[in-house]
Amino acid sequence: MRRGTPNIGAVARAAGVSVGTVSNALNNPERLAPETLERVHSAIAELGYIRSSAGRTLIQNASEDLGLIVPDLINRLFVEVARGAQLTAGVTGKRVVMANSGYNAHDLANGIEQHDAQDDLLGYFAEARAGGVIVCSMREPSAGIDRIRNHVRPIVLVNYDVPGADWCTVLMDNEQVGRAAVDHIADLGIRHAYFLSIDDIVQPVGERRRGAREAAARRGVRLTEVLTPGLMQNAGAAIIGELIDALRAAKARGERVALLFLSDELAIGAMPTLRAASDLRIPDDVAIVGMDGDHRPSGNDWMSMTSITLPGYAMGAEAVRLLEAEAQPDHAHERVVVPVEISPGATTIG
Amino acid sequence: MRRGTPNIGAVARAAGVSVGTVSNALNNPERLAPETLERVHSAIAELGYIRSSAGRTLIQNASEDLGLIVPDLINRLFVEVARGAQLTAGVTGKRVVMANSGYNAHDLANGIEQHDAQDDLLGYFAEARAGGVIVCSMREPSAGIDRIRNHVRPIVLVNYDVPGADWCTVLMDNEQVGRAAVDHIADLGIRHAYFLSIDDIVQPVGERRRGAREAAARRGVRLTEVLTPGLMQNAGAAIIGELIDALRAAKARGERVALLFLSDELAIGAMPTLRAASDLRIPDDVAIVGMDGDHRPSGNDWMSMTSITLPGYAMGAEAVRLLEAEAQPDHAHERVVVPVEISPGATTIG
DNA sequence: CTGAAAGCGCTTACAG
DNA sequence: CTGAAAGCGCTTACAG
Repeated sequence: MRRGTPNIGAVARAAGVSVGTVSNALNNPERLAPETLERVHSAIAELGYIRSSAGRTLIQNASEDLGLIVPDLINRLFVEVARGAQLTAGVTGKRVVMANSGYNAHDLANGIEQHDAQDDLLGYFAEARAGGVIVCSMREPSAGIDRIRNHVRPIVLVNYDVPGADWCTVLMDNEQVGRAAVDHIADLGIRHAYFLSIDDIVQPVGERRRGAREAAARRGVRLTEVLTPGLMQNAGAAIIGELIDALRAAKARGERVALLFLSDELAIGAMPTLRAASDLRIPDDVAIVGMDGDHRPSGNDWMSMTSITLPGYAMGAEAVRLLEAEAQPDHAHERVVVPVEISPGATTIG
Repeated sequence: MRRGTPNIGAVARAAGVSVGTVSNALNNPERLAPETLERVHSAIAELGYIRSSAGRTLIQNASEDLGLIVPDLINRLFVEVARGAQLTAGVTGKRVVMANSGYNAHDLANGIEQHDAQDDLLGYFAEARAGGVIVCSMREPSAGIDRIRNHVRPIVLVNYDVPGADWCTVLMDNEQVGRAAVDHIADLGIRHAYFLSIDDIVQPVGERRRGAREAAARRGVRLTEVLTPGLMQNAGAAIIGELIDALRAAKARGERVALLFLSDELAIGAMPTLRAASDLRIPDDVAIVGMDGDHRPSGNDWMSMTSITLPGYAMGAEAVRLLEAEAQPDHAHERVVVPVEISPGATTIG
C-alpha cells in the first residue's frame, strides 16, 4: 500500500551513502562531513523524502509526542487548557496532539446517548506509545488509566480528583469558585443569595456548593439552595418560573437578592425570563453570578456577566510542567490546585 | 528505553502460540480456533499487553488516523469544524487527531510575533503517514501541502480557496455572509449601512465585502465602507469615535442606520462606546450586525447579537466525506461551498 | 487452523 | 567520518 514514497534506502542510494549515514544526517548531523551532509540533503530534497516516524517509535518503543484528551471543546475551559498545554510543551520542542472524548459518532445516530471515548483514546495513545498523556476528565478515570499505565510514560489528570491516585493531578479550586461568588455579592451588601445547581453528581458541584456555604456562613449571607432541572439554558429559564414570586416578595420588602448559578449557561437561560418580568431589574433588584465564565475576560464586554474566570491556561501549562517533572528520578506525584478569580460584570455591578 | 512493556512475542510465549497467531487474534480473530483465541486473550489480559501501532504503520507505510490542523480554537468556527469532522469520521470507525497551527511557544516568549506551525504540522502528519489530513487555513498553504503530497493520502483544505488546487476544498459562502447582512437590514427598512472592516488582506474579507456591495446595489441600500484599525474589540471601540457625529446626524434626520461589522469582536468592542452615547439606542437608532457569530445559536440568549451563523459543523463533516470519497478510483477533486445563515438577535430586531 | 520466516523503515552500537 | 549488520514490534503470504 502506497509504495511510491521513497524510503531511507532510496535516499542512501541517491546520495551514494549507507542508510546509517542518512539516519545520522537527520539525527546527528554533526557526525558527518559537511560535504556528505550536503549530498544527503540534496538527495532528500530531490526525492521529496519524508521520514516515517514509525521506524523510530518502533525502536524506542516510545514517541516524544504528548497526547491531550479533552471531553469537549465547546467548553472554553478545555480550549484554554489545550492552549496552555501546547504553548508550554512548545518551549521544549514537544508537540501536543488532541482528541475529544466527549462526543463521537454515537451522538449522530441517536442524539441522546453520549458514549464516552475516554478509555478508547487512552488506548489509542498507549498504542502510539505517547511520551505522556494529559487527561481532562469529568468522571472517575482510574480503570482506563490503570490499563495503559505501562505503555505511556507520565499521565496527568486534569479536572478530576482521585484520592490517593498514582499520578499527578491538576485541579481548579472549586471551593474557591463558590466562595468567590458569595464573597462578591456580600461585598455588594447583599444578604440573601440563591445557589442554583444540579445535585452533586460530579465533583465540582459539591465543591462549589461547599465553598458557597462556607463563605455564606462566614459573611452572614443567607444561602437558599435550589435544585435546577439540568445545566443548560432551558433549566435556567425554568427555575425562574419557580422563584419569581419569592423574588418579587423580596423586592417588596426592599431586599436585594443574588442568584448564583452553577454554570453560565443556566444564568444565560434565566435572564431573558427574568427580564420579561419587567418589575425586576438586573442588577438592582436581582444580581446574577455565573460560575464558569466561558467568555474571554474583557473589560468592556457588551454582554458582560459577572462570572468566575476559570484558569484553563494555567492548568494546561501546569499539566505539561508535571509531565516533564516526571522525568526527574526523584519525582513525587503532585496534586496542584490552581486558584480562580471573579470577573465582575454588568449583572452585579451594573 | 522502556523495555518493561510486553511485546507480541511475550504474549505468544505466554499463550503457547506463535507471534503470527497472536497477530491474527487481534486482526483476524475468525481465523483462529475459539479455544486458541481464548488462550491468546487471557495471555493479553494477564500481561497487560497493548500493541504498538508503530509496527503496523511501518508495514503499511500508512495509518488509518486522520489529522486535523486548525489555526485556533478560540475561534468557534474551528471548534465546530473539529466536531463535525470527528463525528463524521467516527461513523466509519476512524479517529481524528488535532493540532493547532496558530499559536506556539514563540508567542509565549515575545507575545507578538505569531509563528505559524501549519507547515510543521503538515510535516508531522506526513511523518505519521496519516490516512488523510484536513487543513483549516487562513493563508495560502500550497507550499506546505505540495511538500507532503506523496506521504499522506487525501488532503482537504478548509477555509481557504486556492484556484486550480490539486485537492478538495471546503469553503463557507463568504459572499453570502455579506449579502445576508445587508438583506437583513434592508428587510428591516434600513436604507443606509456602514460596512466596517479591515482591508482585504485575507480572502474572506474581500468576499464578504463583495457580497455586501452586491446586495446593497440590489436592495437600494447605501453602503459606506469604513476601514477599521484591526479586528479586535479595541478597533471596534475606536471606530465608533470616528462615526459618532455621522450617526447623530442620521438620527437627527430621522434616519435609522446599520453598522455591519466584519467580525463579532469588532461589534462587541463597539457597543459599549455606542451605548455610552446615551442618545443613540440599539437597535432603534443604530442596528448592529456581526458577521461571524461565535456564540451558539440560541433563541433566548440574553447576550443576543444579530450575526451570521457560520457552518463549521457542516464544513467539518463535508471535509471528512471528501477525504473518504478520495478512496474511490474515479474521484475528482471537489470544491464545496457551504451556505450560511443569518441569526437575528436583539441588536437589530430588539 | 497454526507456525516459520521474511520484511516493513528506521536507529544504533560497533568496527574500521 | 562512514558502512555493515542487527534488531525494534509488528503483519503477511506461504507451507503444512
